[in-house]
Amino acid sequence: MRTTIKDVARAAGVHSSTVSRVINRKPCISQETVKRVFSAIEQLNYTPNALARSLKTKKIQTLAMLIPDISNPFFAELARGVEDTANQYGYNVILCNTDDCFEKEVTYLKLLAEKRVEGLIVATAQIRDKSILELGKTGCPYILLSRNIKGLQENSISIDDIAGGYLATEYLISLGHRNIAHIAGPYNTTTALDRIKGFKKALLTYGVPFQKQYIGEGDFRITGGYQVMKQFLELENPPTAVFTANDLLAVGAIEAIRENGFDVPADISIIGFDDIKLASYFSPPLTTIRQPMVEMGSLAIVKLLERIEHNITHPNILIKPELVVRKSCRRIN
Amino acid sequence: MRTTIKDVARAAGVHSSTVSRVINRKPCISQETVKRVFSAIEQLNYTPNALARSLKTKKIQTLAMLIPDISNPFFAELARGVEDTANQYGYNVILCNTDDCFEKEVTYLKLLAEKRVEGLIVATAQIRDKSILELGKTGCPYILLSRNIKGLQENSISIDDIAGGYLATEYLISLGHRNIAHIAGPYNTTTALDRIKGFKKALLTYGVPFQKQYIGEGDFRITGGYQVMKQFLELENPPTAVFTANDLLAVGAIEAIRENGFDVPADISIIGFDDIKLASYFSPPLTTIRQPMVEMGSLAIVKLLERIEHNITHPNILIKPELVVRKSCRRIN
DNA sequence: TTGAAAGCGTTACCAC
DNA sequence: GTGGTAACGCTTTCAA
Repeated sequence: MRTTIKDVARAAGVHSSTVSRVINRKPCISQETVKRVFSAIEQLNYTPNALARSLKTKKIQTLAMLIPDISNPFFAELARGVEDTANQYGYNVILCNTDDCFEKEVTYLKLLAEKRVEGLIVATAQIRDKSILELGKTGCPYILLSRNIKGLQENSISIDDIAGGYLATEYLISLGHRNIAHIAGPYNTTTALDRIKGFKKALLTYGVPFQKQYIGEGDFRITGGYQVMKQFLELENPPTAVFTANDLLAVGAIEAIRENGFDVPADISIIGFDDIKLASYFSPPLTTIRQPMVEMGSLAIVKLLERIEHNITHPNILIKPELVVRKSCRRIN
Repeated sequence: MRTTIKDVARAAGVHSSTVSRVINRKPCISQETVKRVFSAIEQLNYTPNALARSLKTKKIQTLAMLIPDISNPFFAELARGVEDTANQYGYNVILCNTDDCFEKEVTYLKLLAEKRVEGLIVATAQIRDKSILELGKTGCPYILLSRNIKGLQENSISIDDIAGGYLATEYLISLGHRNIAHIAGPYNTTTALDRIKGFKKALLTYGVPFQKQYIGEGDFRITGGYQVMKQFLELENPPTAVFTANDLLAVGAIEAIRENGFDVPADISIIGFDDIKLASYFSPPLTTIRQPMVEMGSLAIVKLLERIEHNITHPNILIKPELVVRKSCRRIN
C-alpha cells in the first residue's frame, strides 16, 4: 500500500489536514510545521494522490485531444503545440486517434467524460457532428481545431480555408494555368469544403471556367492523392496544374504523375496545403500554403483554458494562410 | 452538480450499491432491476465518475508515453502504434514531449505518479537514466521503447541497433565505398551508441580503417544532419558515403551536400535509419534501414499490459532491422 | 437478490 | 495555527 497523507501526518506529528495545507501552500502555517511536514514527505517518499484530490476539488488538470491520426505530420505538429502549451499550464493531455471514424469518436468521448477531463481539443469534427454538439450541452469545454461544425460561431480555431484555397488557385492562374484541377479532402469536413470554395472563387474571379471533371475527393493521405491523380491523368485533357487540399495528397499526386512518365513541374504543376516540416525536402520541393500548426495548437490551449478557468467563450478565430513558393509549380504560356 | 450514482439509485428505487453492481455487470441481479437501473441511467444521462471509482479499485486505465518530440515522424508512428493498441485494451494514453530534457522528464514523471497512471512507455531514456531507474523501485510498470538503459536486461523493446548500423555500413561497403562517414545520434542514448558500434563493426569486418574525423554527433533532427555534414564537407578528403543515424539527419545531410554543389548519390551516397513513411518521397528516395514503428509501439503496449495485469516481466526484445534500397546510394569503383 | 455501512485519500469548513 | 470531521462518488463486504 502506498503512503498516504495520514502516514505523513503521523510521521510529522501533526494532523492530516495540516499536511494538506502545507502541500497546497495555504497561508498561516508555522515555519516549523512546514519544515517538519516536508521532511516527513521526503522521508516517506510520499506522492499525493491526484485522483483522491480531484474527487473533492473536481479538478484533475487533464485535457484530451481528438485527432484523426498522429502519424499524419499535420496533426503531429498541431499536437506538439497543444501538448507543449498544456504542459506549461500544468495540464496533461490524453491523445486520441479517431481515424475520422464516428464510432471511435463516440467511444472516446464517453471514456473521457467518465475520466472527467476538463477540456477537449477536437480536430476531428465532421461537418455536422452530433456528438460534438452534445458536448455543448453536457458543458465540457472544447475548442474545435482546424475543423468546424456547420453553423457554430464559437470556439473554433482554424486557418482561413477559403482564403487558402483562393491563394493557391490564384497562384496557379498567375502562372498561366487554365486547366486547373483540385484534389479535395473528404467532403464531410468543412476544411475540404471551404478549400473547394476558395478554389472555385479564384476560378470565378479570374474568369477560368470550372470543370466538374477537374475535382475529386481525396482522403488527406498519400494514397488518396495518388488515386485521384490517376483519374485526372486518364482524362482526355488532363490538367496542367493541380491544387491538392494538403501536402500528403500532393505527395501522392506527384507519385502518380511520375509513374505515368510525366514530370513535376515540367508537365504538371502541383501546389499543396499545410507546409509540413518536410515539404521543402520532397522532390521537387513543394510549393504550398502554410498553416502555423504549432502556433495554432498552442493558441487552442490558451483559448480552451480561458474557457475552463474563466468561462469565457470566443467567436471563431480565423488564421491567415500564407503562400510558400518552392519548386513544384511552373509558368506556362 | 453532475448526477451521481445515488441520483440513479433514487430514480430507480434501489440502493446505490445495486446500481454499482448493475454498472459493473456483477452476477445475481434480477432482470427487472437491471432494466429499471439502465432506464434511470439513460433518463438522467448519468456518467459514472472514473476518478471516484479508481479511488476504490486503484485502476484508472490510463497509461502515459514519454517521447522526445511527437512532431518527429519516427515517434509519431511509434505513438500511433502505442495509442491504438492501448485503446483496444480500454486504456487511454497521456502524451508527454520531453525534448530529451532531463528536467522535463522528471517533472512529467512526478505529475504522472500523482495521477496514478498504471504504466509508462518510455522512449526517451538516456543511457543512465536515474529517474527511470527509480521507477523500478516505486513499482510503476514501464517499458523502454527504442531506448535502453545501460545494464538493464528487462522490459525494453528496440530495434537491434548494432545489427542495423552494421547492415547500413555493410551495404555502403558492398557498393565499393571506403571513405564512409557516420552522423550519429546524441551520445547519451544507447540508440546512437549501438548504431556506432554496428558501424565500426562492419568497418572492421571488411577491413576498412576507421577514421575519427568521419564521425560526428548529431541530434536526430534535420539541423543536426546539416551541420555535421557541413563539417565533413570541409575535410580535406570528404567521405563518398554517409550513414546517418536516422532519416531526418539524412535529410539535413542531403541539404548540406546540395548546398555545396554536390549531388546525392552521384557524388556522395546517403543511407538513413528508420524508414519513416515519407522517406520514399524525398529527393532522392532514401535508402534506409527499416524499423517497424507501429508494430513496435503496439508490442510495447502488449508487454506493458502483461506486466500491469499479470505481473510478468520480459527479457529485452530486439527487433530485426531490414535494409530498404532506394536511390540515395550508388556504386563506385 | 438487495441494502447498509465502511472506506478509498483527499480537501474544506468549523472549532478552538 | 492547528485539529477534528464531513464529504467527494464510488465499490465491496457483510447481513439479511
